[in-house]
Amino acid sequence: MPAVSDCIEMLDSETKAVETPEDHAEELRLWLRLLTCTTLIEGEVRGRLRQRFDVTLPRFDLMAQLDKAPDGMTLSDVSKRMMVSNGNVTGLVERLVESGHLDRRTSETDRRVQVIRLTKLGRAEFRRMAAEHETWIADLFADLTPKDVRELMRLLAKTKASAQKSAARRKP
Amino acid sequence: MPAVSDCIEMLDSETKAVETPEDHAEELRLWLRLLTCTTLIEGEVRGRLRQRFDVTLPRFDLMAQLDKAPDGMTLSDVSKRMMVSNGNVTGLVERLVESGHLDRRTSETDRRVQVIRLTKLGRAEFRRMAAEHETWIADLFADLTPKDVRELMRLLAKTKASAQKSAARRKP
DNA sequence: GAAAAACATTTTAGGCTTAAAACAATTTTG
DNA sequence: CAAAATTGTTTTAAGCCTAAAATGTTTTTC
Repeated sequence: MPAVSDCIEMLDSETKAVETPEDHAEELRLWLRLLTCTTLIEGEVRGRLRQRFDVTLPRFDLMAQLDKAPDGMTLSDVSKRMMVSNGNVTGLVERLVESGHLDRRTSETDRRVQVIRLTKLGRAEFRRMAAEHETWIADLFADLTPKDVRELMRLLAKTKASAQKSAARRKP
Repeated sequence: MPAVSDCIEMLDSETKAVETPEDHAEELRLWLRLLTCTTLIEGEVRGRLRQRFDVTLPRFDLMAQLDKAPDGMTLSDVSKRMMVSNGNVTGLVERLVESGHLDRRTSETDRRVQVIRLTKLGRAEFRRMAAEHETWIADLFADLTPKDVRELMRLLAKTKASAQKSAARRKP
């Protein structure tokens, strides 16, 4: 709630809130801090992936999705999971097929659908990278106690739900 | 610490840890959740900025930095604050100067340095956007209690410090 | 069953982003 | 003071990313 001194001009003749310029500075600061953390970690991971394996982060992320789906995924699935645009996935897949990491085929039952899978090479390379990647993440979060981790997980779950609700409010 | 059952093969003849494939699945899950939250909110803000003001998020972010610095900033300053590459800022500034939102001049005392400022137009437009932007953020975080916000701030501060330490360990 | 709607993907146009190399100016060092 | 190192910016080459329009396919609806 705004401080009294900030509310003087928001009282009209009927003593009801009119235009309430509420203070949301805390939420804004929280958002900036969240963004800073993510950018920091993402940049670090990106650099290490490039240096150690000469691979980009988006390529790694896409392979991570496919590693969890032995039977393959459609491009739409990947697009939703990665929260990126369809066109983005098209290009990413193109390059990964080209380099021999992915296999792409048209679905038997629905000729609109493209199913992609990791190739043997793709899976092997991903597993090798993922093992090291996990140690980087552990190191980046090293100063958090197990309790911190649990608490962050809980609060971020709540944040995600809140944001999804807000996003849904806008586009029904 | 790994569960006993996971440690059988890590004990050598001298009962000392050899290769300890420790379990960091929790940290990994935390990182993915952090990334999901940020991507979700960032996408939402990006879309609203475009729809309401026909402006991109990077442009908005750059203007936000300059709004806090009435005396202007150098490109390097901006690059560090925004945690993006130098070349990125060059292009961004070019377009914002072109559209009349920024003023760019070479420093009097050091001819390497470019100082940029918001123009009157740039400041006015930014303030107008920022006011609305703040309400979006408030809405996206609406389900968090003030206590949640405080707690998240604390844990993210700890996360940031941890990640910075880890990053510094790599490049001394 | 033909028209309309929905769906999956690709294409397009433009902007963002990075790492690395190049360039220019200043500061440090022998 | 001149050579070397550092600093601030731009350029380059390649890839990432988005929104919107276009294309081809399947499902729904009348």
